[in-house]
Amino acid sequence: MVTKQFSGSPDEADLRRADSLAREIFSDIANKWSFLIIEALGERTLRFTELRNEIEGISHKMLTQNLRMLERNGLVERRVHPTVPPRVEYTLTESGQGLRATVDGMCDWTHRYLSHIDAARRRFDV
Amino acid sequence: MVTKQFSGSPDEADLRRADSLAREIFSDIANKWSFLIIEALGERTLRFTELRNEIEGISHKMLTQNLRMLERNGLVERRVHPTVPPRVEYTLTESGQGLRATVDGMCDWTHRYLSHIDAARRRFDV
DNA sequence: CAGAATCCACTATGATACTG
DNA sequence: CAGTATCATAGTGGATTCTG
Repeated sequence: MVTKQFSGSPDEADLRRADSLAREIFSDIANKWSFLIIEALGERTLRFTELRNEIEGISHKMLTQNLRMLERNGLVERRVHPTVPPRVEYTLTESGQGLRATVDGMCDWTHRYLSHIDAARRRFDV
Repeated sequence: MVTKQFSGSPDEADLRRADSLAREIFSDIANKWSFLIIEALGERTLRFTELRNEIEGISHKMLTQNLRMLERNGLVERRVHPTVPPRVEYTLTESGQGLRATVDGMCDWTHRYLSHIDAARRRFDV
């Protein structure tokens, strides 16, 4: 469990708070779009529309929502250039970069086990 | 992007198929419950009810659904003992173990940046 | 005990239109 | 261009009941 590492120690109340926060973060971030956004950003800075083009299938709305959420959690920095038309750039922060390692890991895993998974599916889908 | 590593190579059709499969897998597995199940299983074998107790807040239905999905993708092995009452055990397969490394990474990340994220949230939630 | 099936509330998502 | 708002709807997920 995500939260296990916090159990059974001195300050019960604090730890419960940390627990539920960890869980909340986990719920927020462990989703498809977040991961794809983090992957897409990588080490680059991208504008809203560039990001939208980069991530196949994401809707305007989902991109906005997930970017807000990532910004709120401090994984993404949003820089607004007060020009007309507006120019908004998104970049991964340090913590965002930290998570990127994990997401990269998952991408590698996906490609490593692709045929393996494909076979498992065929077996399952009688 | 998850799929980028497959683009621009010889056999277009095959690669597109691999692409969409990778994307499908990503969508299936990059979700909160999958991750929590993989974490909970770790190196242990657990029964349905044990798993349910282990993962706080998961409903009977979600656990069943996600276990089926993980089984279908070959990450989890389901062993049924033909007894009364039935005894069903779940274990991570090799590929499941492979993904566990990633999930562990995310757990570590969560705990490492916990206070960082908490601060970012406070700043954001004016 | 494990799980399938049902019902139902609620949420997520896409499409569309509007604003600075 | 980026973002907000609104609406319709498909889908999620919980509670409950039933079965082998």
